Amino acid sequence: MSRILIIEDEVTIAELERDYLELSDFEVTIENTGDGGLDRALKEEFDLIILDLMLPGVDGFEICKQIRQIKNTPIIMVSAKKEDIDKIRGLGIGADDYITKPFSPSELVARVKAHLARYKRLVGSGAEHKNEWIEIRGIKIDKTARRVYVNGEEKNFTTKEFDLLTFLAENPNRVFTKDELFREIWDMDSIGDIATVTVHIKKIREKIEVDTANPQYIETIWGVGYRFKV
Amino acid sequence: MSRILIIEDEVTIAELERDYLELSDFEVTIENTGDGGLDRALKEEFDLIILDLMLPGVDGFEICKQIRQIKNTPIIMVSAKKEDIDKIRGLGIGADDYITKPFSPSELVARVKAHLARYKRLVGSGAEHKNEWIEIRGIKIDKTARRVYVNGEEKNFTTKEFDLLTFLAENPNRVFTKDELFREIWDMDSIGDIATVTVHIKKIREKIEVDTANPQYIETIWGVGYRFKV
DNA sequence: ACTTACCTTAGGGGAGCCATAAAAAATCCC
DNA sequence: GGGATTTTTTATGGCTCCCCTAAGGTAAGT
Repeated sequence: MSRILIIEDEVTIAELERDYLELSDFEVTIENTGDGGLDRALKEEFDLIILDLMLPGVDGFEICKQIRQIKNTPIIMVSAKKEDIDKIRGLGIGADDYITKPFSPSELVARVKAHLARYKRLVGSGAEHKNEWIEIRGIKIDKTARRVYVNGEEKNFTTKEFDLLTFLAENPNRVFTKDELFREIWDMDSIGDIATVTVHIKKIREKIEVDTANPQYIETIWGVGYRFKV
Repeated sequence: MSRILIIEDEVTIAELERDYLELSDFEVTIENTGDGGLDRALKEEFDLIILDLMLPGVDGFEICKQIRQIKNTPIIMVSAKKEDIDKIRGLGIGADDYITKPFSPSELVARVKAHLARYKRLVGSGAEHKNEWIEIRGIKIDKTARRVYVNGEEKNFTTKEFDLLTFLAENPNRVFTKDELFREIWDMDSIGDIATVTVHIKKIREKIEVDTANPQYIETIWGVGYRFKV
């Protein structure tokens, strides 16, 4: 469940927003003043902040700037005046979206969801901001289930084969030397023969290529290494 | 400088967008078909993609989905109908922004800048794909994929050919003697004939020049050596 | 015109790299 | 512990690309 902070002095509007967001299972916190909101935003962890521009005390502009100095939390700016939006956008203070009053609550919810999704996608759960699924020209890789489908048909992959294929498919079109691949898939310090990589490439090709002599997926770059072609 | 891909079938619109973006020092590439755009988006590295929803061939929806499976490049969706935007936003296919035609070019530029700033903020310095690409008058060199495109058409390069061309293109307008080139591309201590360089230059010219007798890219500086002309 | 430097072309030898198979070792799994 | 599976090593044959050569043609400088 995502935590959302609403910084908004008009109580009725704040509560309307909250009600709709809660319908979508968000956990909502409301702050009615700029100072309180800023304080809260800096001290606690929210997944997204909805920030009104016109506030008593510190204004939205300043709050946004200060939050950005510390955090990357997505911020949606709300304003009654379209002109303000344009002005702010021009200043590039780092808000993630802008919405003018009056707006439909469902639109707000939609935008909130979109931003959360994007944020998660980019910053992600963990360092790897990639999909659980990779699909390239008939090759489908399910990373969580560790399964590979070739044109819908499942093929058995051993651990190393799977890791190697996945790494290549996650970085398509990029050429890796055997050394690079070895260091990536195997332990860095492990002393081994990079010929192992060759053998595994062959094994993988047997499973995904129609003609291993003319590979369509894993290409050999002579004198350099291999690449997964897209 | 950021690279932007516009996927748009209406040429006039695409060019209008391009003109405005180039005023802000973006490097703009245009693809007029869905297939071409998708291909390009997957194979090359762009910093942002502007994608029309209505396209001949593969539609924008599908393109967006496919790009997202591999890359996190920011995508701005363009559509003539507000309803489409709402529909797509609901589906959550991973576009980063939506804009309806007609829009003011300056607004587009503003949004592009905002998204690039955000992407950079979230993902980081973007140091990964910095100097991976070289593009000079129709010659495009993808250093990580080790591929060369001449007016959009891919040409096969051997290792030495690629290294030599890349080195010249990375140091344009500078003249290198054959000795310098030989020491640069080949092992320093390897004793070899510098005539080898000549032969490789010839091979490269066959692949990138329209008329090898009047080379437009790799120029011969008589009595000195070669240079890549810009 | 003569010289000098460069381009083009073709081919062969050779080095290095890769694919493949098969054996050996390690690991996993009852 | 023993068989099956996976991983690594080793060996070999083949193939690509590179490098050199050499000779005739072309362009530039004097």
